[in-house]
Amino acid sequence: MELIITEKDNAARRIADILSEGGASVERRNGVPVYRWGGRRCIGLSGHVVGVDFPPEYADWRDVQPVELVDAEVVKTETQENIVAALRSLAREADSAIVATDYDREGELIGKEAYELVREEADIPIERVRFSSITDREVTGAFADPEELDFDLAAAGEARQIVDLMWGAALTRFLSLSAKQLGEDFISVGRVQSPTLKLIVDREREIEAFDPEDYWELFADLSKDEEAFEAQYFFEDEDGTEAERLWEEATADAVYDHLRGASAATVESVRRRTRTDDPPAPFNTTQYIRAAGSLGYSAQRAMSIAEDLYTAGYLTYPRTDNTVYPEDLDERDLLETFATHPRFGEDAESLLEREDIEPTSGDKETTDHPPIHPTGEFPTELSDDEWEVYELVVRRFFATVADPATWAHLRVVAAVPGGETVEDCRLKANGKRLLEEGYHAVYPYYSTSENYVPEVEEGEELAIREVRLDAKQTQPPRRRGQSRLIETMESMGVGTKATRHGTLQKLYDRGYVENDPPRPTKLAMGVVEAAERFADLIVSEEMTAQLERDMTAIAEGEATLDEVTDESRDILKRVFADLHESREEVGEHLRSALKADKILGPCPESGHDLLVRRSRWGSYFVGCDGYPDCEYTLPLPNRGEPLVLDETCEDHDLRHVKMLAGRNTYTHGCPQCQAEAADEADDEIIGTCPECGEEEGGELAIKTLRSGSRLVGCTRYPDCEYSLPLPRRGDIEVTDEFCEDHDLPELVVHNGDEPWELGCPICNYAEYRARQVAQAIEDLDGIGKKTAEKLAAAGIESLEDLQSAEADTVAAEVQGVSADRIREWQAQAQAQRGASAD
DNA sequence: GCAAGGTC
Repeated sequence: MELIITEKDNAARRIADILSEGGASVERRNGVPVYRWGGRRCIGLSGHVVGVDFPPEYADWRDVQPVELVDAEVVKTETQENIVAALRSLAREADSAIVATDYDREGELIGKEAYELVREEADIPIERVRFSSITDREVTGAFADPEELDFDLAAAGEARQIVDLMWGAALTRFLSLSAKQLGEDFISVGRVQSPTLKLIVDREREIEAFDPEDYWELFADLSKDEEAFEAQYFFEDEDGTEAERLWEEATADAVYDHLRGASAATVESVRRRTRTDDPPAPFNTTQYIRAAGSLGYSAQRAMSIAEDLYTAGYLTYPRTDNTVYPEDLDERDLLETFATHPRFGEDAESLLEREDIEPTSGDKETTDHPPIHPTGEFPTELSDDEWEVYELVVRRFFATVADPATWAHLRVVAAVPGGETVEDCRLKANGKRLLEEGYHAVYPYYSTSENYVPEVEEGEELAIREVRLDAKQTQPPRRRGQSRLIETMESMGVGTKATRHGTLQKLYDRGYVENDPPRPTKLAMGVVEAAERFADLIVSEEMTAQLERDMTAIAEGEATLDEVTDESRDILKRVFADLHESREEVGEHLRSALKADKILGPCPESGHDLLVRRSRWGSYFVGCDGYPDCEYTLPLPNRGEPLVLDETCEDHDLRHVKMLAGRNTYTHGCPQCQAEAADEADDEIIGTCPECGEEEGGELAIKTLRSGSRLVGCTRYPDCEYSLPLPRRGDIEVTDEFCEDHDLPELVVHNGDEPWELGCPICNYAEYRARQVAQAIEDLDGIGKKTAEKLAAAGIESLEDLQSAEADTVAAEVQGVSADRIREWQAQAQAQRGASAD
């Protein structure tokens, strides 16, 4: 038997399909799909199935000096045990093996990892095939002529793993220990995340240091006959370049007065030009993220949608650096496929009218994967977001085979003769008109707005209708958005197509950035400052550049893995020599940065800082830095993670608080205002408590808590804890309509335009719980609405039901669901409930 | 519990 090993299941399936000419069948080993036909088996890994780490005796952060990690052994551990076991068992049955992982450096390393696992089981020949797109011709060609694994290239990847681990782990532990931040709030640094963070921090420094300057610009409405258009005043500055901004108010006023006094300007020059506007290059990951970003998708969301569309078979692999279509791609064929599509047919037909279909190409041609393009398989059921992204990729493909657009540019300069205090004044207008729509007809994502300027001749007089003087200020540089950051990371050579968006997410998760565009926290500023002083390399893009050079040397046989990693160890040891002396200082610096993110303002009782703190039970509250001398506290809502905003309450001089809770993020505002408002609010009684009303006489009332939450609760609280949640916002109206089942008034919430008929609070809460429960079930992998409904019909309506159910019994009752699937969902439900309990 | 890189 011949064993074929690919990097992912998707590739295994498609390669099996090509090589078997559709005759492969699938079986499972340890739950891992294995494709079989004739004397061949094909298994897909899941990227790296082994990872590097330190031996277990280094696991405890307190027991090990961070610097000890520098010389610690680095061992490989199996991270995907079921896949490794499946691979081992196949290897024992195989007579030969072929590594068919991705055609890039990391693919070579993943291939070598598979090679070693196979070698441990069987002494069989192992070859390597390389292809850059999974097409009939490339795959059959590659398998007809197998090559050898490139161990030097794989070693280059291993060197990266070791260097990243020892620098990242040792410095992360050092910073965390120095600031006494252990547990989930550790302080991380790394070769990729830290230069990315510095990029964000540096921009913030520029913004903070920015000193705005006043300047003035002048505009005039000119007209030819009845056609008016806007022109802008300009002049030649000292360097002889064209400038529009005037930095002296007196000069601006003088020009303004002069232009207002003039009734006409004479056309001095007219320049006409035709410009071609070339269609864009094919999508690589970065450019795709950018385009999806302009449709409003975050980088994470864009990648997640593209991955789903890829897995479903509608798009090619979304992680690619390539911007050149492979020779194998027949663009005409693909267009013809789309010609029958109800939505894209017309555009595809129009493109097919071209005699030669010559796709555009970008600067980067790589062997990893083709640029992202539609496969020609038409999707049927997509969500709105998925459809929007799918259409973007289809249209991008269309654009790359479409004609250029052409624009007519018209530049008119008109002059007003000078006066006593003012020199000759010039006004310019730049018109543009789309002559030929070209690719814009099929790719409507770029602006094609025109600017109308009438045809005029030199010497013609134009009336000056209105003159405007705009006082402006120079603006600080703008924060980079996520897609701009990813583009910058790419140009710095930091991270990879598959990791850059994840690195940004990591910065959010670590409390280093907030908001979108990402803005650094004080902690982030502190970490970058500390690193710049004591471990400059870890925040510099140069570390990656050097590592790339070293990896190239290893790949080319000019250096060895040991030489590169040993040199890196020496450098890191020198960094630690400096760090050890400054340990206290670094820790103090980080701790004050951490505190700065949590300060709200002065305590009304003791004048110390009020801080966001966390109780022993994990809930957040506002406490005084003077504790235990001052015990002043204010509550915070119990949902979400608090974020302290810059906005400050005028009454209490406290910064506002925002509660981050994913889609349910909301602004809490000033915690003292909230608490005072609750103290002043009267409870409104609406009925009898269903729990203790009969026996104890408890009543239900609408209450506002000092944390800002509202609820319907028993007046006998805390003796009776019966309560129902109410929305945080809006005025609650108690109507005269009563619920027959519960004898409570129906409630209406007024918030914004549409009143929300909440109804009886008990019924409302029951419905809300039911929806939550249904959602929790649907959130498990691979359960859609329909399956959830089928499960509900079988009596499974909550995660609790699912966990306590007998898998085989349920499988017998619910059509199309295996007991194995149910056991998988039970494991997930366990994990989810565990996570939400934390 | 640390990194970055694969993949889901």
